[in-house]
Amino acid sequence: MSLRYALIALLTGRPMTGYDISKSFSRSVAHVWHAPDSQIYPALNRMERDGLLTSVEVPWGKKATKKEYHVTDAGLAEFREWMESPQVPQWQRDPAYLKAAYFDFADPEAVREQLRQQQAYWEEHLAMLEDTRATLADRTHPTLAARIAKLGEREAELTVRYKIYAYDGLIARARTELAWIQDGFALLDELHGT
Amino acid sequence: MSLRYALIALLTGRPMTGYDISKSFSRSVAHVWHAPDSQIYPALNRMERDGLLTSVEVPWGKKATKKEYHVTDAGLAEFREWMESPQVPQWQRDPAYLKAAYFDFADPEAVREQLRQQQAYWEEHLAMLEDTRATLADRTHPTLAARIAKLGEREAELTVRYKIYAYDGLIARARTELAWIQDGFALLDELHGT
DNA sequence: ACAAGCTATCTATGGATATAGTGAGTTGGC
DNA sequence: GCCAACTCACTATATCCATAGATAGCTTGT
Repeated sequence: MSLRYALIALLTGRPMTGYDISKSFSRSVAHVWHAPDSQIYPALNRMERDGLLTSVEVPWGKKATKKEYHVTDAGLAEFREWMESPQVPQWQRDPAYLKAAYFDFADPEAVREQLRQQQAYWEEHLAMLEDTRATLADRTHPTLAARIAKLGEREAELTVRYKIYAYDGLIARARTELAWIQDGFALLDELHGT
Repeated sequence: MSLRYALIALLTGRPMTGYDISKSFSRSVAHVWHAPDSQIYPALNRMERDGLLTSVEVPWGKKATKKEYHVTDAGLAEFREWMESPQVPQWQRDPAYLKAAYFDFADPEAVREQLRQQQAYWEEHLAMLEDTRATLADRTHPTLAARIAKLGEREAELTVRYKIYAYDGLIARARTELAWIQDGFALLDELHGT
């Protein structure tokens, strides 16, 4: 259900086509939410049908057009309502923890190799998060820049600070994962020799 | 796809009916994986069709029977293969972070209230995790006890240590969430007064 | 002039997931 | 003897999500 709100959230920054959104969802916005285009286009259609969005046909080249989606007042109202409604925390369901609980079924070397891969992934992910956080802090992040262009300094400050807050949470999470992976190496060493 | 492996993992401990599994998935095993019974029964049927499990009709009362599922050699082989295959880390998609990035759209008091709710949830969750971790460490956890009953001390030690390792990861994650929520309160105070 | 690659939108398939039911048998307490 | 609570298995519906592929126009470099 959150996809709808992620879409509205993005579109409050500036009107976009499904393609634009899809690209954003593959780049830095993906840290907060991601969906493939095959999910985005039907969702946009349904949301337009539900009156949360309106689309404007924009010429593209000589013959073609593209559909630019705008958030309606109803859409914004529903977004605000969601923002202020209590969040039902959902079950944690991460295959990495499932695997870890059963590491005794796998060869220690295979486990070590997987930990190395997880480590590489999270280190890269962490670097991306920190890069993005920096572009938020200096306001060069393109999506953010477009968003705050029309805002006063006070509003811009709030917007930026909350984005950074979200990223600080993601960064802390990534660091926690990396620390856990480190503990995994230590445990392997202890249980199966170095 | 991980549901299949979660089911095999559980069934390697002892044969169970769909109902047993459903109960386990609602209790402490739920920390590592959870699914409703409406997902479990069809999955078990499909897995039996695929040869990963076999079922034995066990009498229950005078007229009724129940189906007890056992892991086949093929099922165990597929589980081991999964355990040793590289894990594709999936996108993080937590609505809490999506919301946090757009807190400026909500009333500060509503945000504060939500943070309180999140805090309460994670504190309770953390307490449950720590309780469960303790029952793993002293081997009184019923599912674990059934699992290690047939194992030698060396194997039991490995099994227990890896379970504890998984829980330590979940505990660290919960603590990180709580620290982030604390930062949220501090940020609200700074941006909107105490 | 044309191919390669990008922009743009959409469909198909199949499993994952949540919520909400149906229905039959069993067990235990009063 | 009966009712409530529990055990057991399953179905229905609807959305979520990932992977894959279809189609068509546009832009750019050679």
